[in-house]
Amino acid sequence: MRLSLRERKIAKKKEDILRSAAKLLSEKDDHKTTMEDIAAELLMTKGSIYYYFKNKEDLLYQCHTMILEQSIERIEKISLTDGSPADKLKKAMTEHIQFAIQEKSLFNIMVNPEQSLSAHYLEDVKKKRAQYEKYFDQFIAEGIASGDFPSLDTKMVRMIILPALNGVNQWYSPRGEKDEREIAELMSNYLLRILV
Amino acid sequence: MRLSLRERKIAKKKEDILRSAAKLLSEKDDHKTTMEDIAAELLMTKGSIYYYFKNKEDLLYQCHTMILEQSIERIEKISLTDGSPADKLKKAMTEHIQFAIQEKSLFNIMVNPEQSLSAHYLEDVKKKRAQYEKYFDQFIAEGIASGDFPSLDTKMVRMIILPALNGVNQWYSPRGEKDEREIAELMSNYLLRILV
Amino acid sequence: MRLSLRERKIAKKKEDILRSAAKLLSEKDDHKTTMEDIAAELLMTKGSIYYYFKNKEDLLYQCHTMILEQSIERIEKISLTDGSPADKLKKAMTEHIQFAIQEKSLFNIMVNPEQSLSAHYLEDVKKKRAQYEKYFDQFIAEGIASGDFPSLDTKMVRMIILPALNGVNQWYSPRGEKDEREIAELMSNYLLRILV
Amino acid sequence: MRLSLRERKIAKKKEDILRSAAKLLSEKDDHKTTMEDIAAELLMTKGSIYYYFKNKEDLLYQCHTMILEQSIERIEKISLTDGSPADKLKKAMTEHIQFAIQEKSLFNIMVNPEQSLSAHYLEDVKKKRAQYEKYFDQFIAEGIASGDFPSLDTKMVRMIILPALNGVNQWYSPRGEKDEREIAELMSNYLLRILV
DNA sequence: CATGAATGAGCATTCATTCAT
DNA sequence: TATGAATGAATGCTCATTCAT
Repeated sequence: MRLSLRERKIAKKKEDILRSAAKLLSEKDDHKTTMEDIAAELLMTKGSIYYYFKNKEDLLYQCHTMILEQSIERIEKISLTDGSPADKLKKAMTEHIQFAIQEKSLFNIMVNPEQSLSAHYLEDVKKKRAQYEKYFDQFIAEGIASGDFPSLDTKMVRMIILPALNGVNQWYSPRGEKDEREIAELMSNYLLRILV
Repeated sequence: MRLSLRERKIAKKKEDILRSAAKLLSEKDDHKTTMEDIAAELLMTKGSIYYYFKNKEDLLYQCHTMILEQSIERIEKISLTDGSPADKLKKAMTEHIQFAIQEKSLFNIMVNPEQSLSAHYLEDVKKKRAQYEKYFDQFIAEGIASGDFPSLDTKMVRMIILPALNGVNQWYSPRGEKDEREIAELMSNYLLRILV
Repeated sequence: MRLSLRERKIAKKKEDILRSAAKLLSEKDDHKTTMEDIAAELLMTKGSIYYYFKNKEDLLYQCHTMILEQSIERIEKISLTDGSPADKLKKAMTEHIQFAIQEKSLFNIMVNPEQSLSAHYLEDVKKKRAQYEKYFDQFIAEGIASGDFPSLDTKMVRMIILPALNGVNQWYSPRGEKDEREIAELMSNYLLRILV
Repeated sequence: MRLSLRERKIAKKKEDILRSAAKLLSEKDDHKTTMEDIAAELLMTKGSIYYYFKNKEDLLYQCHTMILEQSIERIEKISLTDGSPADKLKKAMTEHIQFAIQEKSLFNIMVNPEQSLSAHYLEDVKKKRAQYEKYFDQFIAEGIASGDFPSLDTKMVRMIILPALNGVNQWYSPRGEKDEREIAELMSNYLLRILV
């Protein structure tokens, strides 16, 4: 069913707030960013944010889900293509890197859910993360099964790949000598060498 | 010059506080851990901590330096051995992993200095980090120079390796099926495949 | 002058709001009941209430007056009957008790005007209360004058009777062993013993 | 065991705060009295109060217990005397009235626990109230048993007496024509007539 | 050296009220 | 008339920090 104009307006506003929040939250720290800061960034007042989000943790939680859901959607699409396992894995890596760089703010938030979310929300976020990670496991497992990759500890390889990919925001600078695509290409190639 | 008994006592107490702080800080979050919590853990009172540390940030800063200095000391020793570049790199990786697991608390703090330290302290911490990272760069560069490793983007490889190593604490559990040593061995071998 | 249909509609709506407000207000507490709660109870929105009432205090004030005016009307009627002073007093007591139980919500609000109303409104409410109380004084005084009651401190007796009657809502339960009428009968008889 | 100087100091401070809180709380309303107000009354700062009390509700709860415990202690003593049931009941009433007038602030708080305390605390307060009320029931029952009083509904009589006594603060003024003792005497005599 | 007590700046959250549509 | 959205003032509570003893 289509959303009414009003509903679309609200959805838009919510996303604006999430982006603004993510920006500040990723620059500083969860607890150093106040609701006032987030509101000010959007020229709103503190109170207004509570019209759209139940509380600060809810806001944070929705930052997590927004980015996670998009990530899952993207990797889902990749999984449906008919390339080789190595192709899919490589595509997943390059997309992850480019998405991380483009959505730097939201991405940085997603990296450490443990520190900011309480049990209730955390569980859900972890579930979504696991869902995303499973695609990597799947691509690796497929490669092993097909003989494209040697026999490997699937999980450990994935646990090398993902932190490495997530690390990109700690050092990537848009003013560096390599652009997003080059970094994505180079990094994914190096990581693929683990799996030959 | 030798430290007097009194000075040694103070140094000991400081380290106790740092460990206690690190423990709590890494469990929760910077801002969710209060000075009161830290004091309570040591059966001290809030006020006393201020005898040893200027303020909370100073405490945090010294957590960083304590772990960084020990890390540097360890890798320094490795660099002085006369193994092959691959040997040294592998040793550096396995030691990093085991140290990270053993000093889980302090290590976790070290991972995200940007979020908790202000510019003044941050600069110093980053310098020490760079110092540590340089050893990895050096081992890789040596390997390339000696022909043991192919021609590679040294920094990028290091920026794959270190986040991967640091990620270990996000999933390592002492009750898992592999122990520290096995994980260190397996993980470093996988990472070495990037450099063949 | 007759009220137009529109005016009657408004009056009806106002009373609906007052009853709804009273219900919530008496369950919780003045400040624990929000305008939102009151609106929600009636499937309205916060904003609409402001079409009917100037502000929250006005709403509260009108709760007071509504119940007070009905009480005065009732006791006025009793005063016009031609029973003995004791009969009138007894009738006033039983009606008070039954009215309190039936209109529990509004009644509870009326008990403590000091806590919720500001000077401006309070004055008016107190005037109405005094008006109501005067009927009790009158019945007692009549009884003394006629010799039906002994010489008593009229006011003090009334100040024993009314708090006792108002207390009924603190312990009356519709599931108790006595029904409204029995309680009203028993209680008024006991209180009449003060006046023999 | 005796309390140390420090403990006595704290106890004293706590009581100061309770009295100050009670004063304001009974003048206005639970929710209209802020922690800031309470602190200001004592020339303290908001934060300091939290050194002594966990939160606002805890403060409120302890107001209740302070007055209830004193009330229970007093009536307990009366119950141990060897007067007639009527004597004891009369003494309990006069003491209640005088205590209410003297501790007007705290007493007013005690009257409406439902509105300000949450379930957890409320239960305890109700238990203490019931304990106090039981003494009245006991005196009345004794009187009936001994034949001093006629056969009566003990509870209902008590539920007439107590609200009547508690009502005293709604109208007593130190500048009125009767002093505490006279009012206590007069009022208790009138109430005793119910039991003859 | 240690600590009990106080402080004050800061923050998340609530809510009555307003107003354009 | 009704309402969705916004506002801002208020408030409870936290916590790093200080300091007299």
